[in-house]
Amino acid sequence: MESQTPVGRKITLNDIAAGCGVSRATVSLVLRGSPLVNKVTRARVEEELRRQGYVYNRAAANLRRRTSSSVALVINELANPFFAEFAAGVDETLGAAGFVTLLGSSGDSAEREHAVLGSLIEHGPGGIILSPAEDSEARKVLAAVGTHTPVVLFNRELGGELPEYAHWDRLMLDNERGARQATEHLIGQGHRHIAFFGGHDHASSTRERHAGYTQAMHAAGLPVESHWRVQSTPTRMDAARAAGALFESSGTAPTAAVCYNDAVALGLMLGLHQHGRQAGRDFAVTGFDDIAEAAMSMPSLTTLSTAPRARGRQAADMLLARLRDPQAPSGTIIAPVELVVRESSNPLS
Amino acid sequence: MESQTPVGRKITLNDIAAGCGVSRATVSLVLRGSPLVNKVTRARVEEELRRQGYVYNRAAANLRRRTSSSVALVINELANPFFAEFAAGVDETLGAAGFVTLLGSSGDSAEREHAVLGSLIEHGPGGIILSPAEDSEARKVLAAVGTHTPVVLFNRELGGELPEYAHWDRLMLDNERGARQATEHLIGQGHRHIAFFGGHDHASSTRERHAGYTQAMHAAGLPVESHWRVQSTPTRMDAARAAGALFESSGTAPTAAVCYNDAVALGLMLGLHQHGRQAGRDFAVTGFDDIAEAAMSMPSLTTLSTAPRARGRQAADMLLARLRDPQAPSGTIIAPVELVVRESSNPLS
DNA sequence: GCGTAGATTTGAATCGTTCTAATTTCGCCA
DNA sequence: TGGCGAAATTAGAACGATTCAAATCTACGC
Repeated sequence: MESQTPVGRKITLNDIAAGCGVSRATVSLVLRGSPLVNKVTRARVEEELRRQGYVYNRAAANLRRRTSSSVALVINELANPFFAEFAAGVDETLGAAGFVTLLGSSGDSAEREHAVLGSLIEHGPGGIILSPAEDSEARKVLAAVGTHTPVVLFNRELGGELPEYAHWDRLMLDNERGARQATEHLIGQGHRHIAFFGGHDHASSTRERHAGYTQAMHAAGLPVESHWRVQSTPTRMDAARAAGALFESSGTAPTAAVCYNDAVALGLMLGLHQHGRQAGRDFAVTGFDDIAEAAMSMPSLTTLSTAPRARGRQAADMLLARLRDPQAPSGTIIAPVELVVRESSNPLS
Repeated sequence: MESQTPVGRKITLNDIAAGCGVSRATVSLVLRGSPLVNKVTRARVEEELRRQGYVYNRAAANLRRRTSSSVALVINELANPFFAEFAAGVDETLGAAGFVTLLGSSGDSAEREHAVLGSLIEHGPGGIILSPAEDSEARKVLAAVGTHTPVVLFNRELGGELPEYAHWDRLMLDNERGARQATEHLIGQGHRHIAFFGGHDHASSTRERHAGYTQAMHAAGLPVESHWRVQSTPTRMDAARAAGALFESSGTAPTAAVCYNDAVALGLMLGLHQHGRQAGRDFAVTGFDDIAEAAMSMPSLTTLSTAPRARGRQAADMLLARLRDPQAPSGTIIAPVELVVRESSNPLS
């Protein structure tokens, strides 16, 4: 019969030490599996640990050892499946390495991001994985996190210059190449009037995707009309609302659109209905991200697979590597993306 | 010109104290905005804090004060939008209250849940919000978290008995009522042969939803055939796979199905195609959860809205209340759910 | 019985805060 | 000038672990 008391003070090393007549130091050695301690003492201590229901206080240990066992993860918005998958991947890898994930969401606002970083940094994470808000600036982020905590940037660049002494790692998507591939695919389907839909041009990821689109259009000798660039918040709702802008101008109406991401593409497909068009039949659409829903929508969405969960694991691996060797030169990884052709990118009819 | 050194040791209270000729205690008082300290001293200290780029070490403070500024959140799987929304709600409320969220996923495995809880508890969270894995048992969870950390259970009950001294709070969904409403709605649409599809009967939420379905069927005097109960893992893929079981028996084929949740419902809609049926036309389907995708699918999904983000906020509020008053009697809240009728629950044709 | 190498164990300092109790400073009045 | 209460400041012991140097304990050979 175990005598685990249902209520009372928290058990510390002292309690265990007292409970089996050894010193605190010995118990500490046992906890960390040191070979220094005698077999029989070890057994006695381990029994006592169990008996009293001891739980390790990692915060105290981290304080003394000046280490950390946590990593902060700051993303835009958990409800976005792209980030949810990313977060799942990060947590998976960090957890396996014995780290715990501190969560924070910026809601894509630089101001909230600053506040969240400020709060997280006080908990002393060993590092930070940050997917910056659209209008986030290097200088302000640096002020919030200081120069002692390594950072891995994901998905977007920061605005402004980062001082040379802050060598942060980067994990970016090959936005330009991806958007170029999508555009080339649509051109291959016979489309000539192709729009670039959604996102805001002040975000680096949007600019890169837009650049890829422009390159493909130019390379094919196709014109780009100005009303074929419609900006929107990268959400489904706002994209559906903005769809009309593609057809309101007096210029040539597009027959296809390269969208900033899947959320926007799904929103556009919805919005098309209200303008007498149907994606996959008389209008072609591509997305970006390949969220789970892309394969399931009607029509299913042609998009660029970014494997966000794998990216999450990768970001975590980069941070772990940096923690192992803080002096290593910082690096940038550009993750390839892959075109997944589905029903929404029908040939020009 | 600020002299924030780009690299070096971490700044502590001692550095600040030395830097402006006061004691460590005074600096501590300034930090916490105590009225005890003189205006001019305060100003001097604040200037020094800024100058040296001090960052508060909350772990050290928590150690001394025997408090915590974090809460552990353990869910099934972040990639499930229902849990992602829930997590977003939790984090939102906790963040506003100055707590940080420690993330953990169990992947719906009791074993992993145990390991994750064990790791999280060592970081000393003030409380735990747990959405148990399907086969999670009260005794094992208690052993992992101990009796010192308050717990809020969400969504599912634990297996086995919880000792009376562990008074944990609960936030559950009104599963029974919701499933009953869905079933009644289908009956109102003229359906007589209605299946209950997906989930595993050993999970409390599944049993409750199944009970609601049974009640409605009995109340309407309708028979329930045994092959109308098809179990599956609560994922889209497995549901699609399991769809065939509804039609393989020699008994009467159902014309409608109440599904365990939206993921399963979407999977079933997919699987129906392979058996020559189409949801919303010749087969009616209802889900549970009202994830964002439910409104967007084709056909859009009739389901029970659980407002997972609001539930997240609510769970966090419950935990915060418990932290404020650890002695308060523990409570169970059953959150109402609301039937949202869309296209998938067509009348019997 | 003694010295000693090796195996174990331990005392005390330390990490960066908070907090209590005590001390110092100051304004003001007799 | 001295005294006194209020205001401001501080010394030093915690919190729960780790760590290093030093102490103790064994066993063994001579």
